[in-house]
Amino acid sequence: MVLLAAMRSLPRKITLRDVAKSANVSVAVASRVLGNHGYVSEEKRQKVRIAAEKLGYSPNIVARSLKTASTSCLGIVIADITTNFFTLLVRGADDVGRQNGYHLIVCNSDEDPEKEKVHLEELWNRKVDGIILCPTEGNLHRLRMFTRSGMPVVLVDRRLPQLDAVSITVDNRLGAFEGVTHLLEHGYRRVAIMKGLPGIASLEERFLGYTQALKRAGIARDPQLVRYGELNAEISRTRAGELLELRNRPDAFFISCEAMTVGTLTAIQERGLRIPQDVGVVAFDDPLWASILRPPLTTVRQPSYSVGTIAAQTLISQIAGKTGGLKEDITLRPELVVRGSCREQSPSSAALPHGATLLR
Amino acid sequence: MVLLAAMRSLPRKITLRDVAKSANVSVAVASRVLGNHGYVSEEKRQKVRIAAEKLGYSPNIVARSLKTASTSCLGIVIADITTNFFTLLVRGADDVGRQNGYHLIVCNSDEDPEKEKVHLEELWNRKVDGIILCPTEGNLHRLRMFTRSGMPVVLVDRRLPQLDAVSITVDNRLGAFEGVTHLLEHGYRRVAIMKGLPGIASLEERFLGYTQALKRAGIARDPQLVRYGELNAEISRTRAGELLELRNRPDAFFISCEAMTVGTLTAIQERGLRIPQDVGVVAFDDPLWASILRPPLTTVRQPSYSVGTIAAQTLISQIAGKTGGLKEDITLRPELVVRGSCREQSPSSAALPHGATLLR
DNA sequence: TTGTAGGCGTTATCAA
DNA sequence: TTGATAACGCCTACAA
Repeated sequence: MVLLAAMRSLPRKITLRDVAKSANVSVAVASRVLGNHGYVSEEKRQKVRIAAEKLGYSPNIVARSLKTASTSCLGIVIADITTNFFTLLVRGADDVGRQNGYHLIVCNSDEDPEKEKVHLEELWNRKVDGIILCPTEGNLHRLRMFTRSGMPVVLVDRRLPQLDAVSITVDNRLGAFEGVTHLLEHGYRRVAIMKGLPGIASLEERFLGYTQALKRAGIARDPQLVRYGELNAEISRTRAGELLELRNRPDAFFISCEAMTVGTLTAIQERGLRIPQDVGVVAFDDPLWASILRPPLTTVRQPSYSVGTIAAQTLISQIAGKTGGLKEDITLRPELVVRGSCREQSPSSAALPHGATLLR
Repeated sequence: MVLLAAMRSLPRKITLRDVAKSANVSVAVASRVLGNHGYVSEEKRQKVRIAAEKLGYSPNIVARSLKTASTSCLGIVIADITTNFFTLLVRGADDVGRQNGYHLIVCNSDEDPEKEKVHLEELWNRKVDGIILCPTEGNLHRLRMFTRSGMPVVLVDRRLPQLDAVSITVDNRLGAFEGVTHLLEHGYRRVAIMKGLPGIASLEERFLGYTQALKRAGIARDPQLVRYGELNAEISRTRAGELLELRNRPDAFFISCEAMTVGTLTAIQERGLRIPQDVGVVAFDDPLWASILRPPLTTVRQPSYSVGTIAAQTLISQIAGKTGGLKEDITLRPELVVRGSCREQSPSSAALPHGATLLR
């Protein structure tokens, strides 16, 4: 039985040649009508269509790609598809890619330059038409080769000033600045930051925003209050816990990315601390579930889906050569979503320097 | 300037022919050493290696694919990359795919058979080596053609009995049965179910588990208590709200998939109802944040990542022809994660028929 | 308007 | 061991 099944010969693949033969025309004609370009008489056009239909012809994209040197595939390499931010970004890129006839090959770098390197090479060898990349900082040289060789690359989430490629980013500094300022305006004074990993540009920018907000409020930054949650719930929980065990513990947390939110909140809950009375919280990234926490979480929302769509649009027009040679970075504005994780009133209310409001 | 940049001629691509020429050997030899198979003298082997290195040669995978009729690409078509379940599934599939030299092309069907059809056709034309599919029920005919033509297909999350393809699924019926039974054992009697969409096999199985649990407990099913949240937070909120406005309102919710959890909980919170005192909740799918809700959410956890890895493994060995012609479906066991969204004690404790415990 | 033929870059067959 | 050479399936001059 098994053997029989295995031996059943597979239907041979139908090629353009078959269609042409069946329609009594040359492959050139068949190619022209199926790709509809060039002159073909109505009569033959019909014949070819019918033959193709009858035989169930469908074009072999691999062969076409080889000939035309264009695969209509886009590569997208991100840190980790598993995180909300990238998931939405990928969906955005896929939606506009697909609308334009492109398929997406998704690669996870896990923030590891080695993996990124491998992915980049493979995408190159696969001759994708372009690449959307959330870059580590480890492959500048290779990326320069790429752009120089005419491989369109657009960066997302992080800029790479040393590279001649456009980037679609969110104003991380501003988002963090607004978030931390919000905490300060509500009377919190010892604001800790869960910082993620060192060396990731977007996170460094958020740290900068944190620093600037403190500075503008005339508050000295305490180095003890900076911790690396490593983008991981368990480690964040530990680090946040350490913070809370400090003799002079923080009265607020600025969490600089979603991966650390659950861990940080867990640490707070474990110690029976109340939000917002005992500790205030603002988190970067605005997951759907932020609103059902008690209290609901105040967040900085990023337009991740839009980053994806815009990146794809940019990339595609670059592929089509429509850029006119100009490259223009795009920075999207994050949005502070005020919910309930900061107390209403500043207890010691005369807080900020006169006239201080949010930067526009 | 701009023009200058555009005119800078791109470096010509290095082909095998170039390497061969530079090493003074034939392309055949070059191909053999670079693909390392076949006999080549050590001397020429060196020469080729050096030449390849010097020129920065890398193989054109498109050409190779055309020749070998194998793209080392896998297609994966799921409902929506944006949902946690599929995100983890894709990551699992990608991890093992990549380990075996495959790339993943990700497609979102949004549960729409039309989109699914298009994706399937495109993947076919692209000559992917195999497909992982979370199927709607609308493309049986086409899928039969696929499997008959020798395109390896493995199904995930949902079985398709009418199709000759192996499936990797979770025991949805059992998961729901355990979840609902948990509610019943804790004294809840009017258990509503948020059902998602009709016609999705996995959700129908969960509904079956719900039904069976009620039946075994000797509780009549009230059709009023079944609502379609349509896998969407806003609609779920409305539907759950309707349920809570019923004269004879439910005292518990079984939420049959993550997309409806936030909406349902929102509806409960909006009415000032307390969990677990006023209403008990068990939700299918166990997101990371379930544990930081107050009270923490009792859930049914699915091994989504494993579904992905196993699917990829199965698919790959099928591609390698290692199946021996046998196909064996795999069903993974979901796990009830008891936290705090059901009350501790049954208020009216003599509840279940004697000897009733969970099915093994 | 049509058909012939060459080539995209590899792999693989088959003589030498 | 090696090297021509013929595919793989498609597109596209170019010639008719």
